Amino acid sequence: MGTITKALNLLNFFSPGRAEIGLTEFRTLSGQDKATVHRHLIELAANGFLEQNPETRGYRLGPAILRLAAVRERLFPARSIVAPLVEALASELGELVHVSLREGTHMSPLFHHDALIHGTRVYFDEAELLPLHATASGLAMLAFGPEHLLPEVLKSSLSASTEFTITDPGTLEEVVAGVREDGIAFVDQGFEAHVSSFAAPLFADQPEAVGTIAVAAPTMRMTDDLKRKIKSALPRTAHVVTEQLGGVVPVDLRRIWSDAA
Amino acid sequence: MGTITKALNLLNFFSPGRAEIGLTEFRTLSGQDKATVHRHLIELAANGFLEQNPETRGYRLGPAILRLAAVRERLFPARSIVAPLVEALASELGELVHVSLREGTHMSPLFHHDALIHGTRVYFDEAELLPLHATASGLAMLAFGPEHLLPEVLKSSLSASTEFTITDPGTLEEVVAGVREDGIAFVDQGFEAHVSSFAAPLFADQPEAVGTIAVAAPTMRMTDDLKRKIKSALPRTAHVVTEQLGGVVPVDLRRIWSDAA
DNA sequence: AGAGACGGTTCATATAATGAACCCTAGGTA
DNA sequence: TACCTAGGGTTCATTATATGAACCGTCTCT
Repeated sequence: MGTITKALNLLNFFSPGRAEIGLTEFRTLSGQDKATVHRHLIELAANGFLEQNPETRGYRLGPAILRLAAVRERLFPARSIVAPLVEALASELGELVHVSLREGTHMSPLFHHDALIHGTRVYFDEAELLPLHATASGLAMLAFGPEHLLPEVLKSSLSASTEFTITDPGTLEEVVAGVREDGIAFVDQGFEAHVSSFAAPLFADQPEAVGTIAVAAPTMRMTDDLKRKIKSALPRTAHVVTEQLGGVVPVDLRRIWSDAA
Repeated sequence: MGTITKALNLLNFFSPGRAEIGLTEFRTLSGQDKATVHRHLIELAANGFLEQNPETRGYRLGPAILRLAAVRERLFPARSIVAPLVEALASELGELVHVSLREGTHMSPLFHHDALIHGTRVYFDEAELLPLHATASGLAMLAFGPEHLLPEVLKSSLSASTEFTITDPGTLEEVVAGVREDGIAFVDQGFEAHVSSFAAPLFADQPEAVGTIAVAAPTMRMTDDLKRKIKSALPRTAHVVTEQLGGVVPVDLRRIWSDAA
């Protein structure tokens, strides 16, 4: 693992529950030597990716990230394009909708919206990376994303998030093949207990999917009626999002979607 | 310069005018060897900080940045706190208002808003880092930020952005002392020709300023009347922003501000 | 067919990253 | 007061890692 990766990985330990991380905590989280971690932290801080709380001496994410995010959003305003469409679909279905982009072998949340019309709701963390083999978004990406992805994931260890997570490579391969046929992915409690979700791929300037749009609902609310609504609405929205992103839905997938509708 | 810094610096070459950068362009921009740059790009991309356009083979900013920005914003929602206050001040004054955070020896734009009620307007680039010695924001930071900052900047080379930029260390020191007394910084065309601006410091969880709020207007619109309005409104808003950020305006500065009001 | 531009790769070399041991300070406690 | 602990931070010999000159492959323009 290169030095750059080691350093950047430190940034991934931050989450809504972990706003500030100290040197020793970083050491245990990363498993690296204290001196190494410290030098990396210093260098990240010098570049504005971290900043140090002078009171506690702990580190938190720095302003450089916001600046770069503003640039990225200006260049490729995925978030702002996606937001109204996600909100519309969430209202229509009355459930949580989220869009994620692929980041290596994970899905990285871009935007989410919850209609908040129900008492119970799905908790969704925009800071958390989603594994490909355990989520509907991940399966949709494996089915319609870059070709190298599936073999890569198949030979990696498939860790179980719940008792329903697919951990067998053979099963995963079959399920992904099924997603390719259906044009939509469904996962029942594969990532979080009592949560089921559907996902469809999104395309931008590449023939492979760059992201996914997904609907997640408590399993007990995922009735046949809701499933039917999702199966109809999700591909429709995925199509619109793809167009807005300047992408094209591959012809065969478009046929699957229109046949199903 | 460490490897991490070299790699992270590559990210800074992106700007609204430069959405996608190729290997050779990176090489010339950074002055590094092509192989080095390439390996850095690969590693940044593997971590989601860049992504490669498969068509052009050019690189652009990746989704990891958005994800981290979401985390940072959740932990320390500066942008969302600041936005309405900036917008209100911009409307009140009819000019461009921006909030920036310190990032090393530069100011990093966080949010800006332009009332857009005039024909001519100040161009403001949220992607661009602002030098400390040439901008009102920078002077306010030098005056009220961490102590180590001023000596550091004084001994660095003060590059001229315009013919009005302060490039003499002695002059800079005097001007900063003046800002400390006034509680507000004023710079006339120090960074961009025909643009004048005022800035006041913002405080969060530290006794030193962490950011600044500034008003920028075309020099020809910066009349005594407008100046008077800014001198009254800017500290008031800075105070509110500071409070919203959970910070405290140092007592002596608070006295200066209230005496002036 | 040749020239130039660009992306990408190789491998010996040199440089920069590493980590065990150490220091320092603050807070707690006997 | 003296002693302890935990955490942050630093040192320096060692080693692993980053580096870059030269190379390759491909595309495009002439």
